Amino acid sequence: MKKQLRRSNCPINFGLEAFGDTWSLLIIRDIVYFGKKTYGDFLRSDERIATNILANRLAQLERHGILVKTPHPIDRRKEVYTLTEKGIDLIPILVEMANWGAKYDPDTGAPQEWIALVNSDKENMIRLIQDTVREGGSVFVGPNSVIDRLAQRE
Amino acid sequence: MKKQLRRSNCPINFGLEAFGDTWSLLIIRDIVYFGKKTYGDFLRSDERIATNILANRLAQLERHGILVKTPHPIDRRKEVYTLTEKGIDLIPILVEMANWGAKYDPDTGAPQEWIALVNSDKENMIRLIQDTVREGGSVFVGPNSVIDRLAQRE
DNA sequence: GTAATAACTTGCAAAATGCAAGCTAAACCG
DNA sequence: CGGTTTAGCTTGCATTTTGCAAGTTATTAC
Repeated sequence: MKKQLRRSNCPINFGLEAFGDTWSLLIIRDIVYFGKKTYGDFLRSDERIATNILANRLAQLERHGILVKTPHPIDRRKEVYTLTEKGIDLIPILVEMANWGAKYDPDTGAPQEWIALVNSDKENMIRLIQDTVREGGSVFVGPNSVIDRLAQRE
Repeated sequence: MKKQLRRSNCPINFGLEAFGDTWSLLIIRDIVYFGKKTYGDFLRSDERIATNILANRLAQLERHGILVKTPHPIDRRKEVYTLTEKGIDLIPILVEMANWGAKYDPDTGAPQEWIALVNSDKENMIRLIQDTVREGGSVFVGPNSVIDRLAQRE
């Protein structure tokens, strides 16, 4: 294991040194948008991350204080990964990345109505997502998801 | 050269496949914040990117339609790299990453007054940065930089 | 009590990274 | 006008990281 020399004190570089690779943000995405929480959940994502890479990235994200690992309350085989405040503060980045991808990928799987909704009131929507994730929910999946909450409001 | 199989149609993954590494966004940062434009400019950045990696990333970003290379109008040894609209649309991501880094890096070099300014009126500030870059300017460096424009407004 | 499941680890081939050096064309300098 | 810089890459090679397949260990399910 290497990597501790800072390349610069640029804030963007700081982010890149913590999550600047092709896998880390997918793990965060899985938690935020789909309510995934365990090693097995992450493994089953569409992008098919390799087991060793996943273990490595989870450890790295934990070292950076972006997520924490806690034993599952009832199934002692499982570990539950959750975002710290530092991790929850990555949500604005995810939202902007999703925006960009949805705009420029002609074959995007992003629901355009969701993208439009977020952009119609970005600041509040981001806050809502953050609050939801902080309480253990996610954007699309599970009870108390962001989409459920929004439906409830009518 | 490899890489053309899409891992998924997730919009976040789409972004990661285009610029998900430790170097690509630093090049975009150099253009947006510091008005850098040439291979030599990028090489001289604090993070000391290797020459072959830089050439590789510039080609990749060009292939993805994020930037374009044009011959320098007077010095024919130089090539000028500029952002396309697709590249300019990465600015919100950069801004959020800078925010995150400035918040969590105890040794950050980010000017806190700039960060505060952006966050005090994010939508308009992002638009101002985008307009400035579209016209060939940058946030901090050169005539007509964003900070100059803001100073002028008083 | 046996079979699954969950979370990893290990070994190894293939690809990407990071130096240092080289190469070509255009500009600069006396 | 000729030698020296400068600019933008490319190449070779050692090191590191990735990715795949196959374990390993501790629970839990049947």
